[in-house]
Amino acid sequence: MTVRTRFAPSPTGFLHVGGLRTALYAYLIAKQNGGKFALRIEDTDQKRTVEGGVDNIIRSLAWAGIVADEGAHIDEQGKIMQVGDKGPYIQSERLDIYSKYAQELLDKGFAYYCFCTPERLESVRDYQQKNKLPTGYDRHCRDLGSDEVKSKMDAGETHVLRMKMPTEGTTVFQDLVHGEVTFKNELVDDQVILKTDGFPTYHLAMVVDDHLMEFTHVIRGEEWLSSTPKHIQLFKYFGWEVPQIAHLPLLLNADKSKLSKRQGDVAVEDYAKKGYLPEAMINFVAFLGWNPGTEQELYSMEQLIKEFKFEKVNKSGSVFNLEKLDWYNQQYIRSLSCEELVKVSMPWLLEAGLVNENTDRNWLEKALCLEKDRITTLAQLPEALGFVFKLPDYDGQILVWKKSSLEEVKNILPKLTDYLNTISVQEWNKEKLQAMLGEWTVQNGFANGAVLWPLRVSLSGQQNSPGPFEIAEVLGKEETVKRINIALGKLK
RNA sequence: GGCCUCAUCGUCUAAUGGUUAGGACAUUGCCCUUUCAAGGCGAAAAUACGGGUUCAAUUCCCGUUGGGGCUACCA
Repeated sequence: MTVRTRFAPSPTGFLHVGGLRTALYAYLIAKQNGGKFALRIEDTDQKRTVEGGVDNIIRSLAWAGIVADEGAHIDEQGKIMQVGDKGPYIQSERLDIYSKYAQELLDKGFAYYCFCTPERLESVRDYQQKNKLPTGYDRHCRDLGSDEVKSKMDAGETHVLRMKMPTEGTTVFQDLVHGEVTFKNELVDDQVILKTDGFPTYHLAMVVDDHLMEFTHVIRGEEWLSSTPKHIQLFKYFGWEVPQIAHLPLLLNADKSKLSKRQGDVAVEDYAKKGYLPEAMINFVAFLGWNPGTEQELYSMEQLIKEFKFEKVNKSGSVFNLEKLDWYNQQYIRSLSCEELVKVSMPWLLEAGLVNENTDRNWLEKALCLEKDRITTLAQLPEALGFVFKLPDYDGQILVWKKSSLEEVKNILPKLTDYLNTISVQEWNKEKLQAMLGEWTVQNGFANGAVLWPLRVSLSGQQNSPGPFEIAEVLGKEETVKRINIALGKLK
């Protein structure tokens, strides 16, 4: 049987990093088995559906390198479309399907109409809580006579449809992550499956869709563990095979509560905007709750597809630790070629107005590589690199090396300028400069730092910066000499 | 409150009966070095607690404590 997995988010805002991990694991399982991965949109709650939500989910997944084989897609025109032959994959377009299956449950006696008002439900809950009883629907309408139901229906009373949970026995299932989990049926609520507005609740829609769309694995967050017995019961009522189920441990805030927006960014797009590379994000998120058991930290998508196993997924929640993400991002930035770095950082450079279409590509590659080992996110690039484009104003005092003196700088810099002027433009590259200047420094009996520190500071205008030779190469001979003269001016 | 669930360094985790409890991030020391990074070599840092089972428990069982999730006509 072909493995079929799905990611089934609600378009209630933005793709959450926890959702990204869930989608990733489902994707990995599908891909490593040569199966299909689908994106289903669960928009059965009209009130919570946000415009642009679907768009954001698809784009965020695509940014991370996860593209569904089936389900919601974005076409070249930027319009949302659907691909695959098991659709529609958007639940609000499947309403007639759900009502048909709801009717089937009703006919089989596995569901019943409930006319209880929200007020009554609330007072029942209040009573239960005050008396420390298990909370839940008291099954008030479960045994209503058919005449009673008919008269209420005729009277136009608003109603919902509830599933009948067995009142005895247990529901047991094998979770791919947690192993065997058992629930007492009597404690499981008679869940509403069709709301007053005729829309199904998640519970009905999920079971119907997962069966009809032939998914072999249900991979979702642990917040669904408690409602799983309802889903299993529904599968049984329909006479359908229950798919494999995996509940992934939750992603946590630093204080170990469920990851929330209050304590930092949780939207995938936030990280994209900040200049995290998708490869870093995927690697990081994959390792939150899963580990290959080796000491290798860096895994590409291909390697993840190969190595991922549910047996190695942890049971406990993991703190979403940004410092580790930073490290991953640094690693991936460092592994980029200068050419690739230019490519991926272009949006930030353009936004900062540092480059335009006329900027020399080769030069830009060299310039960017100045900072490759020094940044943790691409968004830091414009600021880190600003000095290359425009010499910042600085205090002349910083030109003096700690082991040197103002007099020495005043002595060295003019001589250095004279020497640099003798170097041809053809030889103006960092290797040659380093060799030639090194020799010159020795010959003149200067300390390395006495020459290199003021040279570097004059070129960067900063106490901390990349090395002088590489900056000099990027700046070119003319600009280099010009900046040294500016430094000289600051010493008077 | 009820139900479910989880528990190894600060964080992410490895080790399932016998290890000096390993790695990574972060912290920190040293080296390299004109500075900052990067890199190299070190250091400190954990089996929540209490009972069992066993020759031997991080590992198996029970309990305690603590955390988390669910407890909606939201997903």
